[in-house]
Amino acid sequence: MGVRRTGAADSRTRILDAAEALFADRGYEASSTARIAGRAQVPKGLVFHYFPQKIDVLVALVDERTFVEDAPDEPAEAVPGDPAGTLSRLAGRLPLHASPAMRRILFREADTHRSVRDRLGHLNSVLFLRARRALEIALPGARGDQARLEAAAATFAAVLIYQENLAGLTGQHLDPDAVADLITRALGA
Amino acid sequence: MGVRRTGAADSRTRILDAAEALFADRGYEASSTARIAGRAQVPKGLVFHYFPQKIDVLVALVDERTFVEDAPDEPAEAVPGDPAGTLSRLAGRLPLHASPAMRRILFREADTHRSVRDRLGHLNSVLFLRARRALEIALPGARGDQARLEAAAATFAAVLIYQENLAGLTGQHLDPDAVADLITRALGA
Amino acid sequence: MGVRRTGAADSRTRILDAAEALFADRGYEASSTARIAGRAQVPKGLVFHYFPQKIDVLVALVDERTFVEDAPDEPAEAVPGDPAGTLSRLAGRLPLHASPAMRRILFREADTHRSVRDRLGHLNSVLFLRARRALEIALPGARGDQARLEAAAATFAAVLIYQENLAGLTGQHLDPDAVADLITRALGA
Amino acid sequence: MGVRRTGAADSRTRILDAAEALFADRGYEASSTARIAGRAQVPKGLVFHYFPQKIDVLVALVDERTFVEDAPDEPAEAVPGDPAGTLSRLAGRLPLHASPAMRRILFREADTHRSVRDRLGHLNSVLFLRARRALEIALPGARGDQARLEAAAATFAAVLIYQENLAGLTGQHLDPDAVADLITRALGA
DNA sequence: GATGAATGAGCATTCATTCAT
DNA sequence: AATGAATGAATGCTCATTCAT
Repeated sequence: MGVRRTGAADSRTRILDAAEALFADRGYEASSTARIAGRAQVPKGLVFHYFPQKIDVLVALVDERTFVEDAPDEPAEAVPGDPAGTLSRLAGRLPLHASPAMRRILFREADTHRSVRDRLGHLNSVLFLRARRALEIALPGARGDQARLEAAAATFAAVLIYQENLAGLTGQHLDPDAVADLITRALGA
Repeated sequence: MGVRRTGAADSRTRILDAAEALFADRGYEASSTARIAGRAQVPKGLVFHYFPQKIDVLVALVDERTFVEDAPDEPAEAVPGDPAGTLSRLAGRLPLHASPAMRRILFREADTHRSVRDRLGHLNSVLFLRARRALEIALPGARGDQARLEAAAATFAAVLIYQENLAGLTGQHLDPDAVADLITRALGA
Repeated sequence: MGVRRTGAADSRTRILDAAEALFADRGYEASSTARIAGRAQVPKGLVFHYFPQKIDVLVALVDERTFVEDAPDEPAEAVPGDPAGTLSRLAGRLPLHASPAMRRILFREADTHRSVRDRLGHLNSVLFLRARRALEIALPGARGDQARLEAAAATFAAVLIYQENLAGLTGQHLDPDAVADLITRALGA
Repeated sequence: MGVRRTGAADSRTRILDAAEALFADRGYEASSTARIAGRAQVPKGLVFHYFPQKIDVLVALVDERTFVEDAPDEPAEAVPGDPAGTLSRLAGRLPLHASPAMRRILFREADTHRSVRDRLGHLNSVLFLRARRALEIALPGARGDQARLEAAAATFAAVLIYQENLAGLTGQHLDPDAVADLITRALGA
């Protein structure tokens, strides 16, 4: 309510910080509310003062700590005649604002918690629409049919979304720029 | 392991069946051993007779119910001069033998359980190697450089691995044949 | 205690209203102070401003919302020569002023909270004394011995006290007038 | 499953014993499962092994430790021409088999727990039917109308049921024999 | 191999109560 | 008088695991 001292976040913030770290590290189910409270250095009861149910902590994290930018009509990265650069810039500036920890949570909990899955689905659709629009602008000649362009956009969106997860799980590093190059060639002159 | 009565799977099998369904449905952490035993219609103690620790059930599932074929030197699907068909056939005959439930488990538990992650990593590397080898055979002229071919193989492997997950999570359906077409064009004549 | 706005009961009253409803519905133990505050639409802390301990809410309800009239020497309902009418009028004008909810509370909490039990005991003794005195007046000839008259008074008092409880618990409806008739005959000419 | 040592009741019995004492003493809500386990000298978890929910302990107590005899067509206590003795014998041989503790529980928890209320309601109806039948036999001349006989039976049943409760709550002792005498006179010669 | 009682740590959640503002 | 964050003990219940039979 008033000025906040530097370094002394309020209790609610500390709870969310702790939960974010723990959920990312070991998963939602394996992170007890007692442990969250302990890491946040607040009494156990306070967690439930702010979040009546444990799931509300996860929901709050997704709501407050992930943000998906809407797809604009004219994506800034789109440059006519430069599809490779366009995709590369899109990769460099993902319309998802979330810490690495939140990104792990988004993937790990998506298939059991609807609110998380919804956020991830939204991200995918925004990414897909943006990639498609950017490609349309970058390739004014509309070379290739629309279906091909959609497949290209969907593939690129999927690569952007899963690349981090893939690297973490399998060690395989998939370079978005290399994929951008492939897609440009596939659609290209 | 001995004669088996028709229609009545033995206890160990029933336990694994139950665990497979539950782990896929709600995750490993959220599936209690008591619930596994209940669904398997065996007494609680019997689960621990076969699997001394709960984690051993998951390990057994991954060991016994997922199988990744080794990448052969000459993949059957590879046909010189037909890269699109080659990739399409690879997509149709994934070297992963596992039920849909086991595939969900593979993804869901990968980032917290090493044995699962290892299996998934192995699948990725097999897929990658196989796609690369198949493309080498399909494109004898070695058009394009090696790096591009590797990116293509890695992209295609990633698409095959994540496509099901992506559809389940976001509703986005990514057609492997369309991606095969893109890649063919990217590498192609 | 000061001027009161029309239609907007003050906080203390609202707290007692809420507690009365909840205690009657689910019992004292099962009604949390938080729930009382919620139903009363007051902040949790305010309950403890007015009632330092939870039990004080119950005590205040019993003190302020139940009232047992003292037994007069000449009960208004007593008419010489008309014992049946006398008892019937006594039944119709119970010397207990309390809402149905408060009556439930009186019974439900009597055996664990002394203050409630005392109030109920007082009610019983007032009823007994009044019924006895009324019968003495109604039956001037002092027919039957004193012991019989006391048993009659005690029985009638018990019937009046428990009749509502009995109906709620067992569905059995015991008509006080019918009991008055029985007693009149038992004592009577 | 085998012979039971004297004085060493099995765990389930000890849990029920402890719960019976605690519920009677302080009520169901105020008796925690931990306290029940402590008094029974069993680990907390074992309570839930036998009774999945706390309420199941109460239900088991009511099921297993109260028994209401069915009303026979020819109640043993009924003797033609001796209504007072008939009622007196009925009072002396209540068709309810339950410890004093169980009787307190029956009353205290009846208005919040259906299974308890049902048992109490059943007891009342059995008592009423039995008293009515016994009076019909005891008073062969059918003196007085049927309505009066029903009121007498209902009153006597209520007195039997509430007498103990009344004594505990108010200190008022209502002698069933005295009530039997009143009723006999009311119906009588 | 099969069984189910036993165990106690741990879980999410609720609670009455306090207190600074 | 009013407020809601804070507190930590306690609650009902679940858990993986053990073990005697």
